[in-house]
Amino acid sequence: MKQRRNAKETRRKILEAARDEFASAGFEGARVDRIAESAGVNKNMLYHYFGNKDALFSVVLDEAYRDIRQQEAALELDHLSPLEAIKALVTFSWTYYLKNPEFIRLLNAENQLQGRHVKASADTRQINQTHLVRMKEILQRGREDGSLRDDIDPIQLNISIAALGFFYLINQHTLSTVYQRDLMSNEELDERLRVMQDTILCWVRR
Amino acid sequence: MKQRRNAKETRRKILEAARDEFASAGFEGARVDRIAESAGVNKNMLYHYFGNKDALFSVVLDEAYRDIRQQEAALELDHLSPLEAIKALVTFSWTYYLKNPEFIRLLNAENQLQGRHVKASADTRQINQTHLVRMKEILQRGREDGSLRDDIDPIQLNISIAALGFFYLINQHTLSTVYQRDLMSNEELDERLRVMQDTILCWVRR
DNA sequence: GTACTAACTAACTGGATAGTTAATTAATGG
DNA sequence: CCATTAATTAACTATCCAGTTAGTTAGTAC
Repeated sequence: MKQRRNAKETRRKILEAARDEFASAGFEGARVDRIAESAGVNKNMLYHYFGNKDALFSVVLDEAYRDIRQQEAALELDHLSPLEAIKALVTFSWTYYLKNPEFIRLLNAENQLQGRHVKASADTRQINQTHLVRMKEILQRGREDGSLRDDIDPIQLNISIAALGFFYLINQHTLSTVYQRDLMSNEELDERLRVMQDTILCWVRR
Repeated sequence: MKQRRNAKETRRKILEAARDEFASAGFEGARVDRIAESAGVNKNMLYHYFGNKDALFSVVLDEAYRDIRQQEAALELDHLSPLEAIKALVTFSWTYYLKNPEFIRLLNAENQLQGRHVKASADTRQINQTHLVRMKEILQRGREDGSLRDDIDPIQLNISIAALGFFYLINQHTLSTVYQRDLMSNEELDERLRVMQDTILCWVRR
């Protein structure tokens, strides 16, 4: 028999609906009534579990970061050469963005607010810690076996990898209009990944 | 004696205030009352000259595009080698973003709305036309003198150039928090430009 | 100088929106 | 089975906000 009350499930439904709403409308554009409705719960539940709109958004953001970093951490890169490992990270970030379009939109919303939620979150930093350590290790390996340049800053590299894909996808609407080309067709998406891999590998290679 | 009425001036003040407000708060976060107040005009003037919030935003966007493309067109690239010309374009886009932080924030706001204003604007496409033609010419020169690869797509290149700088700046808040580094210090900004030039030139060079 | 038009003002409106209140009902532990 | 707690509901509120109305006043053309 189905439970009539289920705190965990209700919380989950709210978070899912909130993620979609914040991603599609931004923080200011998002409507708490809409979140409640599409979660199928009473609006007061959002306030009961999360306090207010800002706090709800903070949790949504943290969850989003947690998910991408968790999936990234699951990649097995140790048996790959440094160059192959970096290529795999480029591919991962691209496919993650494609499969989870809310992710980049949430980050965008947060940056429009000057990162006020992540700045207040102790979690965020911790979640992204391993992400950086991992790249450092790859660069170290590449330095040792001579396949990579020895002056690559891991932060710059991580930023560039994210940038090439993120910008393309987040600005797909203006870019497709300006350049009069459908940048979201399968062929174009494949082509973009090739360009990104090419660009990044060319830069890090010795 | 100062005119008590001045249509052109009023229009200009509204546009300037609107640009700043839309840039700092996004479209949904922007308040027409705030625009009117900081422009020092009666709110009804916005409706008198522009119709509504959406139409006002459209004009602001068009003006923003017009400005960057105009300044870009003023660069004298013909006497530079293809490689130098591309490097100059990378530098230009970076310094333009730094000097006009509203620009990237406006584009961001527009993309959060799925580009609904640019899609409706015949101007936008026309304004960005020369931007693409110019890159095509540089690539052609480079192909002829053998300094550049012959398989570079000008659209991909333009996107990558914009991406490396745009992403860094628009996400400065989350990135600085996540990586625990002040990415907006002068040293870091200079370093980023070097990375961008290095990355792009490495990719296009034969 | 008069008639006309465009610039400008102030006060208003209606719907939307984040958040609250107060009560009800289901689960849980002893 | 009873008392307590947590989940849930519905109705409400105060504020905010884009857009409007109904007018006044300054330029301008003849």
